[in-house]
Amino acid sequence: MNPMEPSAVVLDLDQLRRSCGSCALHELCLPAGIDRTDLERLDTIVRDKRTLDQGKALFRQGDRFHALYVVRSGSLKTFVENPAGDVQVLGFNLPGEIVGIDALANDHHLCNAEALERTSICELPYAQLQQVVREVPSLHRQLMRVISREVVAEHDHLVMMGKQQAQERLAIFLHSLADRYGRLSRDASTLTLPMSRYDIANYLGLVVETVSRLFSRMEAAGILAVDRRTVRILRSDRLADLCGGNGRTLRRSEAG
Amino acid sequence: MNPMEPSAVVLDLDQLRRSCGSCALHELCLPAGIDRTDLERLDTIVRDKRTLDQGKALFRQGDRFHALYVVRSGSLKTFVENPAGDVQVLGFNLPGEIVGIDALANDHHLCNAEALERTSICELPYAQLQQVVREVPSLHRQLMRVISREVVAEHDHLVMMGKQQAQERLAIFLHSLADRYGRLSRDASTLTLPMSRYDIANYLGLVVETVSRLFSRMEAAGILAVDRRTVRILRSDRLADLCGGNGRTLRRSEAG
DNA sequence: GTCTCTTGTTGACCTCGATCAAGCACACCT
DNA sequence: AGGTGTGCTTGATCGAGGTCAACAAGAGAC
Repeated sequence: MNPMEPSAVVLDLDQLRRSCGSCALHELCLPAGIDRTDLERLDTIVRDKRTLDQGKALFRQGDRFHALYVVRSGSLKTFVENPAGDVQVLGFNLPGEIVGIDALANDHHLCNAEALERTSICELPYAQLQQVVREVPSLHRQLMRVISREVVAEHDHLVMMGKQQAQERLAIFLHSLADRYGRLSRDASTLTLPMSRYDIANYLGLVVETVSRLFSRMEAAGILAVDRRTVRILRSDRLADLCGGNGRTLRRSEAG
Repeated sequence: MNPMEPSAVVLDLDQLRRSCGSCALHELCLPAGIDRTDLERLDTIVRDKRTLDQGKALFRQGDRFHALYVVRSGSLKTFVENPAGDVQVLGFNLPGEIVGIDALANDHHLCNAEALERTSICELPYAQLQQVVREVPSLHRQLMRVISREVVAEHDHLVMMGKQQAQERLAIFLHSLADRYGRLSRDASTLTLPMSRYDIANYLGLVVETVSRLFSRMEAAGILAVDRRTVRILRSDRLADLCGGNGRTLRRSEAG
C-alpha cells in the first residue's frame, strides 16, 4: 500500500492506484462530488509523478507551467523569494490538496513548491485538464471551488498577519493543522510536524526564537506536550480559546 | 462623458458605453487580447449596475454569488470581517479591475466590497459568463489570467505583511498605486487617494498614527508633498529606493 | 457665523517581539 | 569514541511600532 518503495513493484501498484475512484483521498481531492463516469474521464489524465525526496522542488518560481499537482502522501511547502533573497512561506500542503493554481494562466509558476518529507504526487497536465473540464461541468465547478478555497486560505493568512498577536498566530496554525489532520482521519491530537521551526516562524511572520518560546509557554501552560516535531494537543479547548482573538494572553503564571 | 450624472441622460450614454470595444478601459480589463467578434459575444452579457455612492456596498460577506464585477469609474475596497468584528482590508480596486473572484464557485461572497467614492460598475452575471467562457477559449484564458493575477496580488500583500518594515510598506503601497494610476493614463505623480488613513493603515497591517507619521516623515524628507488625500510624489526615485527592502530607513536628519 | 462630528496629526510612553548571544541535543560523520 | 553541523531553546537587551491622549482642520448642519 505504500507508494514510496523504489522498485518495479511500485509501478504495478501505481497502475492500480492511479484510479481516483479507488484512492483513499477521493472525497477530499479534485474528484469530490463527481460521479462515476465523469471520474473515469478524470482518471485518464492523472499522471504519476514518482516521489520527491525531502527538500526537493516540485517546481520553482519562473518554471514553465504545464500541470497542476495533488499531494498523495507526504507534504509540501510553497514559498516566494524576492530578488533580495527574503523568503515568505505561503502555505503547507497535505495529502489531497492541490498546488500550482497561482500559475494557472500565466504560463509560469510564481512560487516555489518543495517537499518537506518524502512526498508522492499526482500530476494533472493542464492542457488535458482544461479539455476535460470543458466537457465535464461538474469537474469545472469543482476546480473553481478548489481555486476559490485557495484564495480564501490566503485571506485567512492575511488576516492573521495583519491583526493577530504572536501567540494567537501559533494557536490558529496548530488548530487548523489539527483540523486538516482530522479530515485525513489521522489522529488530530498528535501532530507530527513535517516543517521546521523556521518554516513555521516564516509562515506566521515571526522569528524562530519567538515560535520556540511560544511552544515552551504553551507546554508550560499544559496545553501542549512538545517533543521536537511531535506536538500533542492536551487541551484543545484551551488552544481554541487562544485562537479567539479575544485578547487573552497566556502568562507563565497561568501554567497548569 | 461623465457617467456619474444622476439623470435620464446617463441611461443613454450608458447604452452607448456598454460596448466593451468602445470602452476606454478595454485594454486593461477582461477584453484585453480578445478579438472583435469574440468581444461582441462578451458585450451581450455585460450588464450595467448603476453607480454606488460612497460607503455603499457592492456586496457583503455571505451574500449569494451571482456575478463578477468590473470597476468602470471610481474605486472600491474589499475587506473581511471576523465574528469578533476585526476588519482586514484585502485590497483596493481601480477602474478596469475585477472583483468577486473569491466567490467564484462557493455560491457565496467571502468578503465585502464597498465604494470608496461615487463608483460605477459593470456586472457580469456568472451563469452567462460561464457559458460564453466555454464557447470562447480566448476569454477563458483571459479570465484565468485575471484570476491568477488576483492570487499573485495576494502573495505580494502577504510578503509585505510578513517581512517589510512600516516605511517600506507605505512606500510599496504608494509606488504600486502610482503605477496603476499611470496605466489608467492618469497623472502618476499626483495621487488623489480615495481611501482614508484608516483603510491604508489596516491594509498595511499598521495603525493610523504610524501611517500618519510616515507620511509626515516622507514629506519632511522631500519625497512627498502631502495635503490631506492629495499626495504628490516629488522624488519617485527615492520612493522606489524605500521599496527596495534594502534596509534603508529614513531618519529625520535625511530630510531634504 | 458657531457647534459638532469625523478624520488626520503629533507627542509621550510602553510593550511585544526582534536581535544578539550562548548553549543544548540529536544526527551523521570518520 | 570524539567532532561537526544543524535545528531548537533560552536568556538579556533593544527598538519599532502600538497605545493613549490631546489637539487641529475641514465638512456639514443649522
